[in-house]
Amino acid sequence: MSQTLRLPEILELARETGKVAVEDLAAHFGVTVQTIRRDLSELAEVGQLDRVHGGAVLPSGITNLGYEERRSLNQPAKRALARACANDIPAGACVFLNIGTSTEAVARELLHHNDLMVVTNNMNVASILAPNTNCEIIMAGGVLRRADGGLVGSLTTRMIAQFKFDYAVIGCSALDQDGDVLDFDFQEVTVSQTIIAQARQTFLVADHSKFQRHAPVRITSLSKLDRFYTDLALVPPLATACKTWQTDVRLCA
Amino acid sequence: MSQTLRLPEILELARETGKVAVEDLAAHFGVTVQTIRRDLSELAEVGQLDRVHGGAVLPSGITNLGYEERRSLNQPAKRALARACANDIPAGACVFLNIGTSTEAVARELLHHNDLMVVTNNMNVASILAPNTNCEIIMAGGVLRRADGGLVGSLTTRMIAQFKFDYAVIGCSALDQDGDVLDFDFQEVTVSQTIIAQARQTFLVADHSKFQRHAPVRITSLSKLDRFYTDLALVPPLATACKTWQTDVRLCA
DNA sequence: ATTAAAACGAACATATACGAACATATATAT
DNA sequence: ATATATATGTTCGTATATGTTCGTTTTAAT
Repeated sequence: MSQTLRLPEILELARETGKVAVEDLAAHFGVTVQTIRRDLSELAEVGQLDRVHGGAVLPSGITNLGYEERRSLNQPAKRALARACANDIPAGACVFLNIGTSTEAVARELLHHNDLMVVTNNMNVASILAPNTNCEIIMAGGVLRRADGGLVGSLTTRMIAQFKFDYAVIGCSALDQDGDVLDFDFQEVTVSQTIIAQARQTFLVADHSKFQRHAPVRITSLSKLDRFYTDLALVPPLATACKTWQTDVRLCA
Repeated sequence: MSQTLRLPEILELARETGKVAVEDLAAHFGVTVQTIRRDLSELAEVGQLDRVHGGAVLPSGITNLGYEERRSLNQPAKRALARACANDIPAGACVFLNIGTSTEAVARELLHHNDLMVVTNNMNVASILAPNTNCEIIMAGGVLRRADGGLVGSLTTRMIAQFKFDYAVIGCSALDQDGDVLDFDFQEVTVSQTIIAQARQTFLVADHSKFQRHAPVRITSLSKLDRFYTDLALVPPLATACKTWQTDVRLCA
């Protein structure tokens, strides 16, 4: 049996009794304890289980959707962008955070802000920000996309349309040299467009790697955004274009 | 704080009777009393238990039970109810699960159902059911209540009003001998009433301990519900009343 | 108050679980 | 078929949990 088959079953066993023991699992699957340890480490890294001596237990507290990329979130570049963006959000603001690891990074940096109202269609943002009790969290409804804990669809759009945000912080899948902001999922694009329409100011957070990727659906253009947080200087033509558009490009080390 | 497989079980045992004895625990786990003392010290340090000579007791019950406490209360009974309820939900159904540890238990038992559409205002339900890829999950939006991961408020009500469910599975805080279904939070009650209004059939899942508790706000009456899953026979007057109301009472071992 | 029994916490010794590094088997791609 | 990647087994030094001992504190009975 391969690892990919074991992990779900381990989770299932854990959910039944709340805990699993390394030795038991090793016997159950007929593998060495070391293999089980590796399995548990992976599940713990993704937040599905809490590792304890001798086994693992279900994590306490609210919501933990599985999400692979959690380790890469500590990338210093992404964090710098997120911090810069969070610094520009004042206390008392009403802010929207949408789907994406970049916005989740911003959520992390907002953990110590006061008196915020955060609206989001990202389950991970909600669970990241939950510990900040100075912050009211409002979930937009919608269809759950398991891949990333995002909520999408017309329900989401309609709910967002009922708000007016001081700031919208959005991410994207890719960026074109001509300033077009792109995404993979059509449904998400509709949501993003609604967000932008309802926000007094819109911030895009995207590191330079997004310029090397391509995606099929156009969300908007940098020309329509108020600020763009990134980590490397733009190519000269786009930089001058942004000047013309009065799009504030913030380079963050 | 270091972690042990024993700690969650100690808490569970403590919640059943209100107290635990060092000697009993040592015998139960097959370890020395010294080890148990260390465990209890850790739990006391985090405030989960109060240490006393010879054992430990639950921290003084000033407040309502917290979410984690409720979750581990009456686990086996809750699971039996949940399983019975889940068995009555056919494939292809559109079902609503609301806030509460009982409905979360139902969600767990729905993990292997096929072709479901589940709507919920409970973040925990969403993350419990997420592994079931045969199931479409729709979150109702709303204000996040940190205590239990519930979404409440007028946003939630309005979103729910847009649906029509085949089945609604609801929980409650307390049950009166005259058949009134009660809850603590006014906001949640409004949500529950909307759910009932939008459902073709409504199932209540509540173990017998709910009859011993009291809560201020009335959600509805058993007379308006289609089925009631519980674990102990009702008092005779209520049982006959349910017959008159055609409320199907299911006793689950 | 006095006293004995039980329970406690600290300190140390031992057993066990742990992760890293490497070797080997299995699956996947070329 | 061969090469490469991935998963698993093996070994070993380290970290952590547990058991043991012992002096002190609490409890309860006189």
